[in-house]
Amino acid sequence: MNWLDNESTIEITPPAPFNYEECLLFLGRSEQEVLYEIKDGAIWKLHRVSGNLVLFKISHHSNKLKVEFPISPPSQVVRHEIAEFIWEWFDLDTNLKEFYKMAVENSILNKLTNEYDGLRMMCLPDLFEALTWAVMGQQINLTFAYTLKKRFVEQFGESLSHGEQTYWLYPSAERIATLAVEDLRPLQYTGRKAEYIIDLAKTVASGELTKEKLLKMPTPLDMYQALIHMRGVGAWTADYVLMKCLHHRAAFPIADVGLHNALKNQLGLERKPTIMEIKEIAAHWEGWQAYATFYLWRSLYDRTL
DNA sequence: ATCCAGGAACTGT
DNA sequence: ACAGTTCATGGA
Repeated sequence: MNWLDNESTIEITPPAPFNYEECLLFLGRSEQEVLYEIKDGAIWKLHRVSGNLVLFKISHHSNKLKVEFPISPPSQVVRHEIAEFIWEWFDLDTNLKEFYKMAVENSILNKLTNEYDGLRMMCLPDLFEALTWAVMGQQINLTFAYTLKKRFVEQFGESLSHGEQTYWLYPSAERIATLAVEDLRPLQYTGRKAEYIIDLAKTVASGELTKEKLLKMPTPLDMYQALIHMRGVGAWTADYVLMKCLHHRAAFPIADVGLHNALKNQLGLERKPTIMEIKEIAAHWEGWQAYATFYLWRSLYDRTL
């Protein structure tokens, strides 16, 4: 991690290629997002660090991320944890150059990597958030998924107000573990989704399933199997979590509808490609399936701008 | 209205 | 193993 600690602020130097505007565009894709606020090119976000709520503000100057703490001067521990969080959030450990090198040989990816040059995968470092956000999004459109998330966060999450704005923390697994299905039904969760989310909360809160345990497993396949063992977590959700939380570059949610639509567009097809066709296409993406998918998702967003 | 959405479990064969 | 059905509601 390449960062500079200036005591009241910190400065992070993302490795090239890095394009802040592209990342910001992805973060701003939903008007209903409640887990951060984007204002004048800066990102405001609340985060929990060893029990305390910390508001931080990220802005971009001369290819560095400047992080400020608008409410109170942070301790050294807080500064370090926030730096680590941002490093992981923007996926700065990935060597994007290697992905781009591979993409040159590939007509679809070459176009996308040129178009979105410097876009990093925006991750979900918190396992409980990654899992439950994926479950919320199952089989519904993204707009409604964001509606479900907003209600969930605003009903069960902690918040902190500063000026005109209220900043929200994603609800903890411990809090959600205390709920019953009837608590989520009024927010228009299906009975099934409510069960999955509460069960996942119990499993995560008890320590039975943790990010640390998953990352210690010998192979990504072990992580995958541990994930799909959970009720409500199928292949798609497991791959989504592997890709956005566990940083597995070869994770590939091959059945994803968004991926299918993006490929249909990129290839100029009349219909969506079949799974077999996608396997043939993706054979050239070996080791970078997660980034290929993320860039294809990004291409969908162009059409709604 | 009608179709489908960043799926997964359940049921029947 | 595999295919069909159910869940459940909002967006376009």
